[in-house]
Amino acid sequence: MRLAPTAQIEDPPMNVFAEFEDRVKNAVQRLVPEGEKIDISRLTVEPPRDAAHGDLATNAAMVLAKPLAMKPRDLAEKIAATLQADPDVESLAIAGPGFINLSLKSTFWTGHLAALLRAGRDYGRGAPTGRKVNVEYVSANPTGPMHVGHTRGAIVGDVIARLLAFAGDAVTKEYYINDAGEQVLVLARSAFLRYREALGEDIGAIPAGLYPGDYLKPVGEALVKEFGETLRAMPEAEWLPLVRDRTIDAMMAMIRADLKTLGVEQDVFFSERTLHAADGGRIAEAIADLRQKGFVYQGTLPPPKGQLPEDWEDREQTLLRSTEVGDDQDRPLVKSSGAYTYFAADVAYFRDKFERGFSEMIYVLGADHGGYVKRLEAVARAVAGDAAKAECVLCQLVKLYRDGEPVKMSKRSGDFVTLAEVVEEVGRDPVRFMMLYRKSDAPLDFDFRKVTEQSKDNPVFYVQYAHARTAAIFRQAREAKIAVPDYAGLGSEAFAALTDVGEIGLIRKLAEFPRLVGQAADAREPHRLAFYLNDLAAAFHAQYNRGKDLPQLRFVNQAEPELSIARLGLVEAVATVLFIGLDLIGADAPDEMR
RNA sequence: GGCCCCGUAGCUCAGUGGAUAGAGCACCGGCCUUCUAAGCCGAUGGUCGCAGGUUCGAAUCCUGCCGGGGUCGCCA
Repeated sequence: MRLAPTAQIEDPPMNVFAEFEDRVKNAVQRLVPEGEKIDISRLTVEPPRDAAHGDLATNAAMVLAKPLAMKPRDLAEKIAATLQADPDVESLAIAGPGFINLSLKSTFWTGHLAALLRAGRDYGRGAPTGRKVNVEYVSANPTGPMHVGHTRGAIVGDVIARLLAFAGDAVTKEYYINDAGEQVLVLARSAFLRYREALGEDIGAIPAGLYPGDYLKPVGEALVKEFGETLRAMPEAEWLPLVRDRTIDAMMAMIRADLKTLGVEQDVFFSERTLHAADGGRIAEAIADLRQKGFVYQGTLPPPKGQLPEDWEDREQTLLRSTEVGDDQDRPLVKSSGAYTYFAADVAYFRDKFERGFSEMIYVLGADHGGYVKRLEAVARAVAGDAAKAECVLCQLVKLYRDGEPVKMSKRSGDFVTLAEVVEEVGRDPVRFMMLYRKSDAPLDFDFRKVTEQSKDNPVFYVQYAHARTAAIFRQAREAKIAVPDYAGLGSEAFAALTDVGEIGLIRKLAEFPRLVGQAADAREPHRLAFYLNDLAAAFHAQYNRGKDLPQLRFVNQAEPELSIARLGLVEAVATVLFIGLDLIGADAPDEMR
């Protein structure tokens, strides 16, 4: 019986750097005396910065020289002797202080290209890790529409979640609704005013301290529709909870709609109020649990440094001994009034996530919440010990510009730019891509004009255009009557004609993708993906442009269908990786630019 | 004052212990009547804020300082 082509070919591993790291480690193990253990954790295999240094470089000899009591270059010689025999190694050199530089046979690269095409849109996907990870992001207070300040965190969190899922983690995307406490009561009173307005009352100016935004008008009208005039006759204590619930629901519906236009859809919307329900049962449980572990005590906190609040009073409260687990101050759990603090709910919330089986809780926060990082990490240690950890990703602020001029925003008057307005003006893809085109730690300038500019200076356009160009090349192949095969079924030999340095260079760039995605996921740094895509697009555009001066390098060459088919395989591979990358970012990979 | 983030080319920024520190923009030079529209190619440009330390090796890790930003609560 004939085997299908795909079954005859053993899949090379998709991450060539991880694969060669294993091979180098094996080579090293032969040099370790029987019974001895050597720390090889610092051994790496990386793409060399300078292409002249070959395809792969390893620091093995330098890292292990000391534990093996040898000179780096001597050790390199020995390791090299083993690697020399590797069937994929073309040549090898020892350079500088002891690097081993490997050049791989072109058949290795064409084989890798075949494997990439076989993997298709799973290229770079990690095997299941068994880890359950919770990514909490946005978590904006449900008191109004999302404004542009929330956008960055929403996208960063969303793409971290996508990256982790792609890397093999079981990911839950979560939103914590701050629907307990004073703010939502203020919101309810604001909505009640709009209710009276909808009943025909002249409410005049919205009093200071209440939310003035027009977005509460429909809520007021909906209250009229549901309750008629009955609320007006009730005492506040009766209408307040009714109005609060309706208003929060309306706000959350609005927020979810806003997020959806951005392409953000979270799995779990967790209500803070459920923690307070039944007389704070969940919070009480969490505190009792921590009390049993010895983390809870009655005491007083030192007054805050800097300017002392005028109403500062030194009172005894129930405190969490978070300093024991890395915080720089103990934190109050119960106010002197007997009510639970917001922090106490945080503790119960973390415990809830822990009980749901997550081992890593990632919080994507705005930079103004930097002060929460230590206490959240401390909560994790107090509640879960080593069994789970909290990890915070901080996003710096976004400044808006239009043609280089700052866009003025006044929070007080409610005159802010909303998320919906930004998406409407520039589109989902440019917003998502540009919010990632800076590492989260760094402030970001967002210029309305620049992000929609159709030029190579705009990375969104540049990357999407690269994908559109791959589609254009295939359209051209069809016109040239070149029969494009199913690339998923081909082996290394189908691509043997790819020998140009630019072509092999493109394959090497593509081969970095699995490693890059893994690193971006591990470091929780989605911006790396955006930068990689820009690099890949640049390499692809450059090879395309070389065909202008050197027609023999063009991807489609009617006179040479065999060669064209090999090159179109490379184009297909570029399209695949661009697609996967754009998809992880949450942007489309268009077949044409309009 | 304590804590957190940032400081890299003229500008905006990449570079999570490796080799001669990179990209885009700007500037300069060349190309672009035909060929693959939203241009292409190349050159110049550096005290990686400063000073110590760790080590075979530091923009990267540690300490101190300088400069910029954020933050500090029985709030939520």
